[in-house]
This record gives sequence, structure tokens and C-alpha cells, in this order.
Amino acid sequence: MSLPSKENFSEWFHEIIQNAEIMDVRYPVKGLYVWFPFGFKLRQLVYSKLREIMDREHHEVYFPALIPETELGKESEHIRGFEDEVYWITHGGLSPLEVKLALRPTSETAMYPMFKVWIRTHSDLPLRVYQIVNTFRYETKHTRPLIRLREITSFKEAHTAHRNYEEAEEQVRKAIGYYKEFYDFLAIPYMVIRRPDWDKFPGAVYTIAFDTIMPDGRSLQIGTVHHLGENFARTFEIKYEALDGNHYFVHQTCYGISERCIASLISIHGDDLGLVLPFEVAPIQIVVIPILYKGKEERVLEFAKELIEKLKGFRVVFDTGEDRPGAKYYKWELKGVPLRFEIGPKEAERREVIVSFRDERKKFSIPIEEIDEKKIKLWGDEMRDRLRKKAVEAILAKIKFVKEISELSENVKNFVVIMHLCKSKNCGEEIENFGGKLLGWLEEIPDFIDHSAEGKCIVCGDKGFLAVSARSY
RNA sequence: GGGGCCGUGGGGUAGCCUGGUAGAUCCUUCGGCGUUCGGGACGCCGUGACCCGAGUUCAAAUCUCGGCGGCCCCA
Repeated sequence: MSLPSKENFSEWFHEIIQNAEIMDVRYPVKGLYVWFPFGFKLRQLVYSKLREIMDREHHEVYFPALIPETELGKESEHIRGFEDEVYWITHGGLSPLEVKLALRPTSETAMYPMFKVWIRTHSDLPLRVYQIVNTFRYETKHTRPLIRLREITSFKEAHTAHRNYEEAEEQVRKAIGYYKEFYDFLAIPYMVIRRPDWDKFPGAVYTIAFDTIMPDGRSLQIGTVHHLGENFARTFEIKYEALDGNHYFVHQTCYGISERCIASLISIHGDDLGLVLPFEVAPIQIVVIPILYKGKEERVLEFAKELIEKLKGFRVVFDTGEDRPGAKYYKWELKGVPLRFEIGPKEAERREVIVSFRDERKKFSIPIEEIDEKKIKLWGDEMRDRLRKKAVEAILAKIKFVKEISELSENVKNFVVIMHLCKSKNCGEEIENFGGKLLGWLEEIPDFIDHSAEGKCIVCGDKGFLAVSARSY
């Protein structure tokens, strides 16, 4: 069993998803996929970090998956943004429903009628909740696991309500901070980009997105943060009584991350041999492989058990299976196990252990006495630093800075293109005539991008700011 | 939105054009037994397939139509 080269990214992704047992793509409905136990464990480990971050100042809740047509349709811009991809439940048994029910494409219109009930006075604010749920969109285009789904299974959506625009904006900044922490933890580089006005979330005042870059040079949106202003509050009549006795509309935000975070984790760190996972989220963190010669098994197994005693705090597999050692190496490398220990007769003799890291694939041996929890955690941290460095290099290689509009269409085929661009709609739309989508303007300039924040607009020559165009997933 | 290609054991493929027994197309995976084990072991035995429906025909994996599913290209 071997993977196609990562150079051929689309094929590689399709294969690794199955070979590494992330998802089973054989479910007989387009755009719906099954999480394998291994993939689901990875999801659980990644999302427990996300939960940990959210739990600091949000309460976790659960809202129903069905939304009555009457609520979904209230905010006109919002519904216009989703209407052609909503799944409808039209019947209960054989009887047509009086009010159709939508399978949530996102939960604003499920939550906000309840926010109206929950929020009475200024002391109910700020309100901050989140949920991790499935959402449904009737995708007609090319669906693929983790990236374009009809059922998003792992949508973490947070919704907040505040007294005024500024406090909501402060929440937007915090949300960006949370997501940065999350993706830094996963060692995934990202760009924080303000979407063009004409491409913001339906119903939002503005949208800020996290985009990363896939190995084929296309961009992937892996998080969004929206300032909703009073738009939904007016529609759903969410008001509070202020200190002055007057009633005011709340100002809201919402922000979300889906299983695309897992797609980026797999795609950005993986290599030709399979998954490469940061130590903290690897479903299996350590594999111990005994090398068993006939007649010498006992010494080796005994010594291996001594080692395993020291690894109690980690997710460990002791692979005593029938495969040859080499076959086991390949098997666990495919699964992205960060740390491998090998023990043969020689090691048992010398009381040493051979160590190999998944990302470097070099081997060295150290005395068993030097292995302890602290050392292993240190190795895990060092590995994450290496992963981040490598990921940044890979992403830099897929970015092109462009000064002339004539260079645009050629570069956007294989690269994410950065340029100076003014904020007029005309110039923005002009960019999209060259094959890429205008992702927007860099909200903050990442440390791996080294260009001045301002410059002449590539289209009209007026004052421009760093903008990004790419073919996007 | 428009165009094209494809659907054969768990996975990947040959066969389809030119209809005629899938008794072993090939690789892989899987199960059993034995010998092995320092980077994908070997031998023997075994399990396992023509997407669904209709049509044409003496006869359909093969031809036609529809459905479902997958992939690619262009806007």
C-alpha cells in the first residue's frame, strides 16, 4: 500500500483520507462521508483543544437542527445568501407540513429568536455561547471529504451579543486571537483577511476570514469571524434595557470553524508516506516496535515492557504483530505516529532504545534511563516547532507578490497572489477577471510576509493595501 | 451554468469497441497453516466482483435509455 506523491495533491488527499483511516468515502450519498474510529479520535483531540479555548469565556449550548421557514426567512440578506442550498423537510410521515423545516445551514436563525427571550437587560450582556454541531448545505459542485460537504459534521459556531458596536468589535478581536491560538497549536500557518464587502457573510457588517494555502497553491478558508452589528437584532427584535432605562438593540458577532481544520492539518503537514501529526493531537503518540529474533524474544519483550511502563501518560501502541519490522514502520508512519521506539536484542543487551521522529525519520539511540515524561514532551514541542517552520516554508513557496496586473493570470494558476489593491469595488472585481477569487485585504500582516502594507493599487494606481487573490477551495 | 469521461472482489485495474461459460486479468488487501523478523518476507491453502432499473437480443459486464454515484475540463 503506497500513496501517490503529494505533488499530485488532489489524488494524494483522496487516498490518504482512506488509507490512514480518517474517513470512509463509500457512503452512498454524494457529499456525505463516514468518520472512521481513527479519524474520529483525531477529530476529538483537535476539537478538545478548540473546546478548551472556547470554554474560557463561552458557554456550550445545543440548539435544534431544524429551523422553521418563518424564522429562516426573516433576515432577507441572510436567506438570499443560502436559499439555493438549503435542505427542506416538507413532510411528517405522509402529511405535508404546514410550515416547512430547514436543516440548519448555520444557526443564526435558530438561536436568535431565543436570544430575544434570553436577553432582557444590560446585565444579561455580553452573552457568549457556542455549539459544535452538524450543518447541511446542498452542494451541487464537486464535493470532497472534510473540504466541501453536504453535511458538515463538526461546525463549531460561536454567537455573542453585546451592548454596542465597539464591544462587539472587541469580541471580534478576541475571536481572531482565539483562532490564532488554535491554529498556532496545530502549527498551521494562516492569513487573516478582511473579505470584500460584496463577499461578506450574508447579514454581516463585515467578515474576517482565516485562509491557509494548500500544497497545490489553492487557498482554503479555515475560519471566519463576523461582526453582525444590529442587523439580526433588528430582525429578531433582540433588545436590552440599558442603565438609562431605554431599550437598545444588541450588537452581535458570530464566528466558526469546521472540519476543514482537520483537512488543513492533514494537507499541510502530511508527506508522501502519510500523515504527520503534532504530538498533542496524534491519536497514537508513540509506537513501540520489538524486533523479535527466534530464541531471543523473551529478553526483548521484557525490556520493551520496562519501557512501556515509563510511557503511561501517553497514547501508546505496543506492536507485537506478525509483520516484519519494516512493514510496521510504514504502517505507523502512514498513521502519523510522531514518536517511534524500536527495541531489538542489541538494545535489550545495552539497555538502550532506538528513537525515530515521524517528521525527520532519522534514528538515534539513547539509554532507557534518559527517557521520561518530561523528555517526551520536550520532543513533542520541538517537533511542533519543526512542523511549523516547514509549513511556513511550504506556504511561502506558494505565494507570489505581483506588481503588474499582466503577471496576474499566469501566477494565480499555481500560486496565491499578493498585491497592492485599493478598496474600490471596480478594482476588486477587475482582479477576479484574471482567474482567481479576491480573498480580500490582509487584516494583519503575517510574519512570513515581507511586503509594505501600502502601495499603488495594481489596477488604478491609487493608494492600495496588501490584498490576496487565489483559486480557492 | 456548459461540456466530457467513468462505474468489474475490501482497494486499484484488464476485459466492453467486435454481445457467446468471470471455472484464475493482474496487483493489493483480508482469513488459515508453516518458516521468518534490524525499512514494505516467503511458500501453500482459502474468501471475495460486473452500481440500480428498464429496453434490444436466442444470449448483455459488453449495445440503448433513465436513475444513483465518482472523476476531469471550461465559465
